[in-house]
Amino acid sequence: MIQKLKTIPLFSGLSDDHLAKIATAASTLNFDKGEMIFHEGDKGNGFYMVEQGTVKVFKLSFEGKEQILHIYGPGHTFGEVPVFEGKNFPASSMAIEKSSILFLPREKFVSLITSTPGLGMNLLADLSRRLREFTVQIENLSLKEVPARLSAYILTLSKEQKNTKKITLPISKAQLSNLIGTTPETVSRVLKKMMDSSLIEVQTKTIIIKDMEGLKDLSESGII
Amino acid sequence: MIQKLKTIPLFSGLSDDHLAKIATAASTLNFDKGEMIFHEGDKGNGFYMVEQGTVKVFKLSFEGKEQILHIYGPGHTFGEVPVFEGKNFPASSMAIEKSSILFLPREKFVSLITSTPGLGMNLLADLSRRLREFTVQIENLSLKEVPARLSAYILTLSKEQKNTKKITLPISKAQLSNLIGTTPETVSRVLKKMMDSSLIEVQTKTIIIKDMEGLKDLSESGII
DNA sequence: AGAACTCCTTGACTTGGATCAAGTAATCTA
DNA sequence: TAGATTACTTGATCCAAGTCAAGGAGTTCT
Repeated sequence: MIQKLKTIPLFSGLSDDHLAKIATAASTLNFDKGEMIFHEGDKGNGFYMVEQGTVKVFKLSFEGKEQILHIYGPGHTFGEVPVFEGKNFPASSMAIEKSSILFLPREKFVSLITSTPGLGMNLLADLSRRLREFTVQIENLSLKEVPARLSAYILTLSKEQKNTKKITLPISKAQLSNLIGTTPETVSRVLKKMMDSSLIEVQTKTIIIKDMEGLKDLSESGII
Repeated sequence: MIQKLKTIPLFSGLSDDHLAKIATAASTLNFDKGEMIFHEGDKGNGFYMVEQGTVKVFKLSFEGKEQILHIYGPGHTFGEVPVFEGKNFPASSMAIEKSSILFLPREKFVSLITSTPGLGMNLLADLSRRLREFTVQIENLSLKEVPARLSAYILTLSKEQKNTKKITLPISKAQLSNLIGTTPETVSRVLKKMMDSSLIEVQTKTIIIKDMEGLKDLSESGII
């Protein structure tokens, strides 16, 4: 368990002694594809970390439409907000494939922070990074149209997948449409337009970037 | 100066000794209406606190359209993200009226956190609260239409102004439209519809809520 | 007070993207 | 591997809200 924790940026710089404390407090939970991890409004008694699999954090509208806030893979923590703010989860979470999740209970963790300044700084950096990500998401939703959002997402994937031009979509196109705030129909149509303009090639779950510059222009200007 | 700092939630629970350290490090800056406090992409060497006046934090699109992320009045801190993440400001900030702002340089502050666990916890709570606010803003932009967003904003104002039914708009309607992600024309039209449905009355900068329940329904369902 | 702003409203028009509907491709399951 | 289920695509239609344009109300300045 300690070996697992060591690989996580949040716990970098912590002594084996501290990691052992975290390890004894943590428990492993298993979720099948489609199972809920927590619901918006639930009381948060701790936070989570993806060990294996993929989870989404999302909001549902009155009519049942979904907006995904984050998609997290192995090593990422989520659900911290209620731990520090002492309220409920601001969004819901579901496993989008069979996943194994570590649960870290609130109480043990809070005492650990006060006794481990480095951990507090790591957490501040982590929450700050997430605030920055949200500003980008708000910018995308409010100031960009769908073609710009979609190309920005493809470019993000390219960076994440070590700057390759051959990208594998980590989620279904339906999930992708909920992530960038649109519908599957629109994603389909816009991808087609991007193929017509020779910006990309699409084969099921694979996207090949044919014109990186053009894609960057599109992600800023929105003009296809 | 120490008396000022004491009134700020972020510094609650700190000793006079610690507050004195913060006070000596801080400097006061004055901004006229419309003056920039920082630009997106600037290196952040510290963070800010509103002493008097009002500021906005916002993003601009390629075409110059504005999305406001926050509006802050006296006692609120802003611009922390680069302090903990060690990068640049993810958005810009401008005084929207004549303002006096406290600047707290990064270096002195970081050392203070490691030696003052309570401050670290206060900061974690503060950033968590802001993450929650962003999830609401993303929900509004993506899942709600303008009438729902506008009524939600009016209800938020009512809560902030001690649950009164007579509300004073703290910002111009043009700024309001940039906050809820629409245009002045649409704000004008939607307010009119809300008056026609006897939900509110509007007189220049004053809004009187006539039907609180109806307004709550509208903020959820979007149906006017 | 009157001029010159800025801010707000109203009307006419346009459009991006949602919705509805029907078909096709991919994936899962027995 | 056939059949069933789920995921995606394509076309036709509709609508919320943006844009453009012109006029009206408030503010500010001299």
